[in-house]
Amino acid sequence: MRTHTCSQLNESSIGQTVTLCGWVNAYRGHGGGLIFVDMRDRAGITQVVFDSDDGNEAVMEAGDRLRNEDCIQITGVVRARGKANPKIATGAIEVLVTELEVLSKTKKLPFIPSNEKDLPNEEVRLRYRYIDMRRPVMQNILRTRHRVTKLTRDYFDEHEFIEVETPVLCRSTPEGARDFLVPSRNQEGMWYALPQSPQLFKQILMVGGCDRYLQIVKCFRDEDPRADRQAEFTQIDLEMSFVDRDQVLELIEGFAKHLWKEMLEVELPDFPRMTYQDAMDTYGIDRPDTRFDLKLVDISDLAAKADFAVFTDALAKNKGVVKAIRVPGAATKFSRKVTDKFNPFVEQFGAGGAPTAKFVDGEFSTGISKFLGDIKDELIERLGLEDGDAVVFGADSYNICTKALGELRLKIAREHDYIPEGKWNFLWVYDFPMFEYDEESERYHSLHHPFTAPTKAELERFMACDAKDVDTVESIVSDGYDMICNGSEICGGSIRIHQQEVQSKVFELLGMSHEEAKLKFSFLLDALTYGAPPHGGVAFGLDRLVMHLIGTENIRDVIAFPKSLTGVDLMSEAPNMVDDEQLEELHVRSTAKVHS
RNA sequence: GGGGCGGUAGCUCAAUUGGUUAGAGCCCCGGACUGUCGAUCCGGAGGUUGCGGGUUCGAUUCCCGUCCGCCUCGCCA
Repeated sequence: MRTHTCSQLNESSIGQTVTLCGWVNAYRGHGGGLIFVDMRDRAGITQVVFDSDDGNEAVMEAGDRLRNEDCIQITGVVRARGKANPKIATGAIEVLVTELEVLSKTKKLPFIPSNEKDLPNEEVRLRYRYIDMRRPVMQNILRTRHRVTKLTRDYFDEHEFIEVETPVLCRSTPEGARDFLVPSRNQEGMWYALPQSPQLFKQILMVGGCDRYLQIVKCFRDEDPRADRQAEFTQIDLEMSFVDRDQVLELIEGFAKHLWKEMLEVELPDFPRMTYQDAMDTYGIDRPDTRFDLKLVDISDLAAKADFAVFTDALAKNKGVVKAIRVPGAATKFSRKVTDKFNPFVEQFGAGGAPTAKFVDGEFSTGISKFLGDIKDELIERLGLEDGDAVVFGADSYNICTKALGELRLKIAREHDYIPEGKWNFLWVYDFPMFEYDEESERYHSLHHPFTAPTKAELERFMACDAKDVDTVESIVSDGYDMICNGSEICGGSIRIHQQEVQSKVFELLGMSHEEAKLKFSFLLDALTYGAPPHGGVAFGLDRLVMHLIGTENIRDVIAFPKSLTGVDLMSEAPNMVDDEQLEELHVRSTAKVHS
């Protein structure tokens, strides 16, 4: 239908007769005699002209009726412009229209995609995603995503990975996130679950001798979404046999470097490595943003000497700590109005408050400064305080204090400009605990997932540990690792368990009886008894990867057809009611209070 | 499930202390205009103020409920 795209014509094309297809990006009419139309397609923009001096009446009249976003095909002759437009690539030329075909007329639009400066809110954009997608920005995102998946397949193909598809209709595994369920028609009363990840299948592929597996795969977790999280998302999932942790990290780090080089022309340095414990101690979070300092410093020993009930009460708690963050130059930034908001913020994370003090002219002032007299000099030295700094304190049990200050650190950094632009801070976090005891459910949870192996050094201690000995169980270190980029987890993985007795021990510690484990995971436990190779791998969040590459905080930006925070596709209006006959066939009856 | 913000024309927004016929720009429709490039100028159409209830002589405005969107805590092995 066309001879060129809207980006291809230039001065060397002058005189040629060409045919273009695309949308009316802008319409500038000058009465009966002269009309300019900017035509847009995927590739770019070309100005076409309807001119009564050179064209015919019928074309002129049809051109007069064009409006923004009509889909058209024109044929005409390329000619030079009197005055070039430097804003567009084809600005030196225009096409004098001799034939116009309106392929598809638009009705009144909810918004004009060519007007980037006056976009409607996201709800409208999502409802009319097909209009939103016409915007070059959105086209660029889709192409960026495509390039990432292509680079991924190429990189891992070169390293002898093969892509294998795993099932979408799976067994439900009650561990982990809530499953999306699909009723079985043939097996009355039975249900499939959509995969939360292809974890077990990829391990089985290793047992099956595939050696190196890759898949770009949809995963589903029926939990409430967030700005950076959708219930339906895409993983770059891979697994390797006969490798140890460092070999996995090397290959995966190489991949990340390759991506950043190809996509952004950024040469990433080798990734630093940090233990989970260091990350928690220093940053209060297992995915530290190392682009800025504002580190958490333990001052428990000093706080014990201060005559301040908030400190001493906290230290009296089980695993009580007092920590402080030096905020450089914040004495002037931290008005009463600002610091007053810290308390309700940390209360969200269970902390009592986040007291502050300013350090001005060699003295502490405001906030809790009057309680700091006895430990002033030691505090200045410990925190490296300089004139004009502010200090934020946290005092509570280790877990609460660390979490609250870690989150407050990020809030302060964001709101008071402590995050430098244009930095890419990657790192590996490793040596996670295998388990965490959950007081509420009175049982252990896997920090990573229950197929993560303990490190080789821990294996003996792990196999011997007693479930009742919480301290020992919580101290077992796993062979898991996360790749962190600017404070966001973009990839996580581990060396997996390849020995049946080790896997059984994990299930046992998780409170699963032998029978229960057999019922839920018999195929895995069986497979591990038939010569399973040592193996490990990772999974990248593709959506998050693309978010970083295009620089957005909104996961919906990088998904062609995303869902709202209530799991609704605003365009297609999924989910929807179904007929009773459909339910009947599936042996399902609804208990929902709302019916159509 | 909890907390916060929002919903007024197709879109982006305004509307004084609760007060006459709810306004403006863009879009759309009609007209003028031969070198524009977010064209310009003139005119016109366009409203269940998310929905339901309450208070009031009178509600976009106050109250209650509900729906939707966004942010967030819990949750996300």
